[in-house]
Amino acid sequence: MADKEMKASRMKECFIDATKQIIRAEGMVCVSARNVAEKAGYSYATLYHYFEDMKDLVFECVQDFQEECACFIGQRTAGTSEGYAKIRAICRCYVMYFVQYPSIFELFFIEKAPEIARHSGTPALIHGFLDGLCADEWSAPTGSGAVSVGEAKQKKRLLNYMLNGLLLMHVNGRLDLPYGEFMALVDSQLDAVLGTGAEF
Amino acid sequence: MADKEMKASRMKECFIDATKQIIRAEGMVCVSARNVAEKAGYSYATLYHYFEDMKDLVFECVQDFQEECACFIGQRTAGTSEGYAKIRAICRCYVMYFVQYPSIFELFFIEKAPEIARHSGTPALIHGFLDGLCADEWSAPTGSGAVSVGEAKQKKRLLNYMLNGLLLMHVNGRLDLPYGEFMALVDSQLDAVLGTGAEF
DNA sequence: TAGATATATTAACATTGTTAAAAATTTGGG
DNA sequence: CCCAAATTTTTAACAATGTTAATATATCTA
Repeated sequence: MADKEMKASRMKECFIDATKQIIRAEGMVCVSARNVAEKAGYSYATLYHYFEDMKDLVFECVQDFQEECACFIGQRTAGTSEGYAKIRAICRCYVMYFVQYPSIFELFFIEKAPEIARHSGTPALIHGFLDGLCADEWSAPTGSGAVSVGEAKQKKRLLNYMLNGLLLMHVNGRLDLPYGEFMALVDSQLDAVLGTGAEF
Repeated sequence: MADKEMKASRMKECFIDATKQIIRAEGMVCVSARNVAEKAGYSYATLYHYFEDMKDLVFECVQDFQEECACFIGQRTAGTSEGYAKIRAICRCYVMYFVQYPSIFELFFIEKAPEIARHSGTPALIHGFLDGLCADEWSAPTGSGAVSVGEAKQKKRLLNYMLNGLLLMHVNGRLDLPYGEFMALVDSQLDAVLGTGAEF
């Protein structure tokens, strides 16, 4: 019966929505079985009928937040012209999103990946997230011969590791800078990888 | 009485040693008050006479591990000639150390910094760790004019964020590569920042 | 409507960090 | 040397965690 599956799926989404709400508003530290279930309006044991365990539930939120982040970036970079400038803009907004929602960065990169999530490909989805966001924009510089395919590949990786490393320091308090100074640091690091833009 | 302080300090070190042993062998996940106290040969409540809380105890291990890491690197880069080559070697060993002891990376960069640790300057100590390890070696390239002071500063930062970002992905399973392939990736990223060495 | 099945809840267990009270030990003074 | 005082250690307890088993409550089928 498809009806059953529909209801089960609706129940799952109910718990997932509650979890997303808690992550956004109170942080990963407040995500507990009892907390989520209460917000969803069910008992904490009911949750275990729809999810293997808490890790399972929590990683189900990743895809939703990725879509939200992509939307956040899309709205803010719609007017930017193609090429390096757009890549810069996307990276900048990528950082801004996680500065605004540090708990979502925590979920993406700091939370331990359980076996179940490893099988479903979630870790790879996360690792390739920034690359995916920029994918379309890299075809322009490589197509025009501004950078070789190999160079582009390396720069993509460098951006991925550098920006997430920077966010890690910021989110976990190893780098205690006010917002403005932090974003200035991000800009200077983007300059170091992509150039100041003057050469294009 | 200095005798009292000596004994208290010896007790603290006893708990710290037990904690370090557990972090190294079993990982951060096994560090608990009862676990540490048992290994130290005391009751779990005794621990609270010498440490504010578990965070306090755990962050006391940072300095010790930093010294150990510096030693690890020193032994493996003693024969390398000065300049960019040495910086590369240091960075490579830095990564190797944390690949060997992922739990120590966890402690340094993934563990949340509590207020008490923030006051004692531990987060800054961690953020500046790689810079400190390479500090002496940067004086050569900047002194000879191979790179400007500003460029050197940017490259230092880029290395710091890029390498720790890479390690974050590796340690948390977002990047599931066997050791050899991971180190090859590290090398290619070091090339991207420092150059292949041919230009010197 | 009665029985079967699916779903939801309560109760329980082991584990966590942390604190208060009780016990043991060490210390200081006569 | 011995008793009181201070200090150090331990036991007991609390609240919160994830997770499971047993129980209750719906819902569906015949």
